[in-house]
Amino acid sequence: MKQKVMEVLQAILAENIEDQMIEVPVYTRLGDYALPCFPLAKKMKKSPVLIAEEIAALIKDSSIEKAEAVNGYVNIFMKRTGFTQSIMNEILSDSNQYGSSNIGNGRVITIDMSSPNIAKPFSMGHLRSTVIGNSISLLHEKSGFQPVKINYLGDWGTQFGKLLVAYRLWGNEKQVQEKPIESLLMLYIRFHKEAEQDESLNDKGRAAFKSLEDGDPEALALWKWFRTESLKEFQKIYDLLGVSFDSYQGEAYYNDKMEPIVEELNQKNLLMESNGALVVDVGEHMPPCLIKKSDGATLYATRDITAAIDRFTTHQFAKSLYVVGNEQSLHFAQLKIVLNKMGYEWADSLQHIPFGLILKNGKKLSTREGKIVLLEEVLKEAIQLAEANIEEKNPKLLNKKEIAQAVGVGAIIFSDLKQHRKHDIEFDLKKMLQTEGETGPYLQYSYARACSILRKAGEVESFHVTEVNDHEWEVIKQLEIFPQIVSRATTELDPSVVAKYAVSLAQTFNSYYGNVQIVTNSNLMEYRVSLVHCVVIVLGEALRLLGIQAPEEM
RNA sequence: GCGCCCGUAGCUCAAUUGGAUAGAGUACUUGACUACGAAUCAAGCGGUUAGAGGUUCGAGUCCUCUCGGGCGCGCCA
Repeated sequence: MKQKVMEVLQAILAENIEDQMIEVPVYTRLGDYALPCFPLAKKMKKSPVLIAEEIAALIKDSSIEKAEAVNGYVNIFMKRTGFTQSIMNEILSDSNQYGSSNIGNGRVITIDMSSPNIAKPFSMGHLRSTVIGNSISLLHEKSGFQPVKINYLGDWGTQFGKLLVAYRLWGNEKQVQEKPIESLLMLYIRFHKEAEQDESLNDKGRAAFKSLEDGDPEALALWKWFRTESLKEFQKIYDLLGVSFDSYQGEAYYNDKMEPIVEELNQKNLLMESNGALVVDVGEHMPPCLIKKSDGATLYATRDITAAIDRFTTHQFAKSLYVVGNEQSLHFAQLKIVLNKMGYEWADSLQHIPFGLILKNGKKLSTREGKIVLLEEVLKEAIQLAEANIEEKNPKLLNKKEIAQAVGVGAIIFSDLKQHRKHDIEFDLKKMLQTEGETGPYLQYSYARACSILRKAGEVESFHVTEVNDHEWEVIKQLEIFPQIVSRATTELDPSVVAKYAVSLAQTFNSYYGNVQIVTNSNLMEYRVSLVHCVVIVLGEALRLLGIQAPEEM
């Protein structure tokens, strides 16, 4: 539709009309599209008001109802019936392929996401990485890319040395067997508390990790046990969230692959000794990147460099995304520089997708200090609340449990995805559990209500658009921009674009629903029911792209 | 101290990337279930966009400074 407007204006102005030059007016009564004439004023040496009047007078096209000049804007009103008919035809025939494209052309895009730490509970921060990464993956898939979701488990590093020390000092086999994550977490917290008094504990932790890295069988056995138990717990959460991975290759996977990379760094003359450690200089503006500690053990960066090279070798990715919190920006900047210095041109296709932290009372949550919010608890509570709501509002519903889960989990996922990716979020359980207003359940409810109409109305053979009222027109305009929304969310790597869109689509639909009788005796019924069908398709697809289920009843 | 991010209605957030009268949700007040699901709809209340200067036809958005907050800054990940 916008394309059409651009063509018409192009013919009149004999000038290239770019997409950005045309906008949608703030108020719908001002028209469907607008051309601000201020930028043209200089070139044409006339006042914008005059230019607007001249252009408006020249607009005559079978697809345009009228054009008005107001305060230097040309406001354009489209002829509704024709566009409505063709947009609806397109959506109904494309169905869930509406908005899909093949921009990606099968190119691989790896997404480093979720990446929880073994032996620690799944935190709210990891939730962000998981749901943002999942949505970005779905968006890329819709645009023809081939996403590879990698769960880069935090299953290696000095923390495990510390945990080994703590387990040997205060651990209890039974406790770990019964409540693995909880008891390991207690050990971890206790370690950090006691290390404040006794500095030597930290050294012991480092030594224990070194022995783990060197293959000490007893340490290795303990580590394996911790890992297996933790993964079982994580899997429960991934099942609830409906997220799966193509790879679980965590940090430990690279344990025996780092030495050749360190050697490569050495051969390329990038390694320097600094206070007994091996580092790569990454320029004046940043601290050096640590490759090996003074005791010879490896670090986070060592593993990430190795992992990046390994991922490129196996996937030949066009892009490699890291969905990791804001606070690690420096690390990824260093990672890119080091890979660049090593001569890997593809280093430029690495991209850190930072997201805001989850704060409590304005402060970062820290596992070490035991300040942590457990995702599992939050999900449980959300599902219970959904159950209670169903019991109250729709007690006859079949598979209540299943749907309560979809609704409860949907609320949590949506409350996360609706916010701009980079913003910090103040943790507020009450807000996350909301079911009214701009929430997941609101979207699901809108969807279910639309589905309900389709059930009642039965199959519609065909429809012919004869008139389009204001409410319908608003819905149509929303439906029409969906493909642009998908492409914007994909290029900006920001699911919140889709989330906000879903809300405004649901709002315009609900307003339509509340003001217009859809199932009627009149000859408008086929058309109106078909419009609802279009809403079901697009809203359902938007929810799917967010990783949220859309039950037909709730 | 240095670097990055942020400051919009009581609260949580938008604002088509520099465009018209800064919009939603929530909370509060009011109206609507014998039309299709009231987890809804309709309406009211709520603003010096932290502050000061600058750039220009035009600034919440760009630049500078001040104030306030967050995160990061070598042997954690």
